[in-house]
Amino acid sequence: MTETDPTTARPPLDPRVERTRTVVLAATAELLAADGFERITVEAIADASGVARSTIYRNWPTTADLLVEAFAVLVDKKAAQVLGSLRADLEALGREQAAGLSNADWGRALPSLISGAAHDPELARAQRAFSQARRAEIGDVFRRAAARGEIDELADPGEAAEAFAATFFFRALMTGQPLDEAFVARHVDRVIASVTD
Amino acid sequence: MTETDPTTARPPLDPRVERTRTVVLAATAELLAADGFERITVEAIADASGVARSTIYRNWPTTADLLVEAFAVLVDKKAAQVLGSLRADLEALGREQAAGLSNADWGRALPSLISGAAHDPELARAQRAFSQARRAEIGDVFRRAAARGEIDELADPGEAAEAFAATFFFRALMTGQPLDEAFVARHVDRVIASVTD
DNA sequence: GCACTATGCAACGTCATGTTGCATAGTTGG
DNA sequence: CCAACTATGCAACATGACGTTGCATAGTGC
Repeated sequence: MTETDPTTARPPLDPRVERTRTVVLAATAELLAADGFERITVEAIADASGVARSTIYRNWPTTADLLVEAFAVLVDKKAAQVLGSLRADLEALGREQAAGLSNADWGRALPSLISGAAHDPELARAQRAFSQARRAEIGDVFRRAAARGEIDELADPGEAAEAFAATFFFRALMTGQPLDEAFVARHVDRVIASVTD
Repeated sequence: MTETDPTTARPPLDPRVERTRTVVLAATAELLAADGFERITVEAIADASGVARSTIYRNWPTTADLLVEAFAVLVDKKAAQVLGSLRADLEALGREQAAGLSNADWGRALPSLISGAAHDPELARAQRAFSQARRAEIGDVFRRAAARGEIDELADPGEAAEAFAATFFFRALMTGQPLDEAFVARHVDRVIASVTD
């Protein structure tokens, strides 16, 4: 009863706090994209945001708390695609993924997130939530394709989605090879071949 | 004449330097596996190795230099597999990869390497060399399978290798899902399907 | 208007960095 | 074996970031 949607039902917040949160998170997100987790200093965030260092420490007990929230800010703008054919959907998602990893803010922040997650459970949760959302989206593409009869029902659409997404991350994070349109197309071919055996 | 195999022909080294290098690299590799790049302090290395901090700075101008060398120490033990069938080879490599990412020292050090590579060109080079060696090995498996007539000649064995390896890294680094034998088997199935379309 | 509370500021101790000067111990060549 | 040479250990330093705290100030809500 008193409990409603947790996203809208936050207790009314002191506007000063709200302002601090907004400004600091924006500045942190920006620094995050530019420098990655490790290079960020609380001092830099304080300077960039105009908020005092002590205030930042008061609002986010742990630096990880702040970084997790800031990363979420970078990620949350998203929209699902439904184009019609498996190939078209995958290519759209692949291009988006490739673009995000190469240029977008979250792509530039990702390496630090991975490293941070290795030691900080809080960051690890954020990372998994992030990757899970992406994979769910891709899994749905396979499920819809199966529902349309385009491919056979897959034993595990989630793993197919994983295989699809993994390669983009691998290129971006490990090999540094280009994630251009031609590569996306070739990769889509391979993945489609693996599900239409 | 004076130039022989660069791996054996290093100018005779002061045994003191040699000792320092060995001891420090060993200690660093250990800390690397335990804590990752970021948590490592030169002080900790000095303590663990019994070598003075100043000596470490004298031998490795940049901390990155030291970390790169230490990471190489973790990685260099390797051996290629030739079992006979594409499936057998891939499963062997997959299991090795999975085990390495889950338990081996280099797996535990990898997240930090990725993050470091995002900002340090030196580390980036080390990272690419590392991943390239792995992929070359896997690519050869596909080439041999094609030579045996087991599969058609692939347009790009390297990219097939990439797709194969990527998923293991993705699980280990992004989703945290288990890399057990069953998964390796399923993934091998998928990859084989993608090259025998 | 008054209590309340978040912020800004300044200062503190701590820790790791990277550098330097000097004494000591190990190494190499004659 | 001795005399240069040189790498190491130690101690100290300035720097920068950390996380915390006390206090004055300014904004908020009743």
